[in-house]
Amino acid sequence: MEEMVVATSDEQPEGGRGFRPLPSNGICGRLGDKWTVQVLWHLSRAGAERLRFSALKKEIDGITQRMLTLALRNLERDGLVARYYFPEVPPRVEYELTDMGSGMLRALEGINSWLMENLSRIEENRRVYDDAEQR
Amino acid sequence: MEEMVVATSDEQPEGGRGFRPLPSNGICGRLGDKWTVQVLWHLSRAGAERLRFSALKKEIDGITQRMLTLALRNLERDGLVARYYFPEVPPRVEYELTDMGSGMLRALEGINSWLMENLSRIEENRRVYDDAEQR
DNA sequence: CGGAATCCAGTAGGATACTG
DNA sequence: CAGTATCCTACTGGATTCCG
Repeated sequence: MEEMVVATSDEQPEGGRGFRPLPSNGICGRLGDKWTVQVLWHLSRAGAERLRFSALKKEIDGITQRMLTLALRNLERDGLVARYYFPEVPPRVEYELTDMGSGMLRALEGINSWLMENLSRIEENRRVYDDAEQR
Repeated sequence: MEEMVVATSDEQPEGGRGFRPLPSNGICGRLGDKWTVQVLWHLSRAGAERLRFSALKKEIDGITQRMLTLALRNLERDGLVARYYFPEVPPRVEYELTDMGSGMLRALEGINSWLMENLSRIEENRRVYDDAEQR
């Protein structure tokens, strides 16, 4: 993350053999980083309910304050997450998915379930490959 | 890339509100890197036809020899791409998608088309966000 | 509480040169 | 041709400290 530029949509249509264009660099850049999707997911799990920064931090295992802040900022910038700031003392900030955000999450269903089904096979392939060429 | 470890499937089911588990870190790690998906896509465009290393390099704009090699090795290790080596002089190496590889590519359709539809809106959001808070 | 600012290590990935 | 092998740099992301 850290001031990512990302997501240039390269590739033009130019008729493949039944295949569509394709997203370029790392699917979309933002989707490739370590925390973004997890943040989106935890927000979606909350449903209509907004989540506070600290709640998110507690739920997302292993994330640091810094990384959560960066992930949220980027998502807010993209319009995938909405941020509500309440200037109280102590301050309170709540986050929720935008429609666009939950739309993106739904669009991830396909690759998500594919991964759930195939991860163990991939890991097996890696094991085989790794000790095949030993050295 | 460069000896990525990746793809630990964190997150357990634990009934959400209509949402499924979710892939962890950067979707799958491999999907998050810069070239992997592009390599898969160009291979799929070739259909049944295998592609040589140099053909891939020519088609994928901007990729270096090193990065193409790394991407292909990782994909081969995962079982997403098959490598055929012909010990001739000069050597010839051909690559093709495995069934698993094209399965993954199909699974990417959802997020792919979502991105095609929404990228411009995201970019617009970024522009707005960026010069809103000036500085 | 919810960050912002620093500092710092590891690594992705580009450029270039060499080789079987 | 299809890679290795180096070198090098920028960026990711963790830890820690400070602030309104």
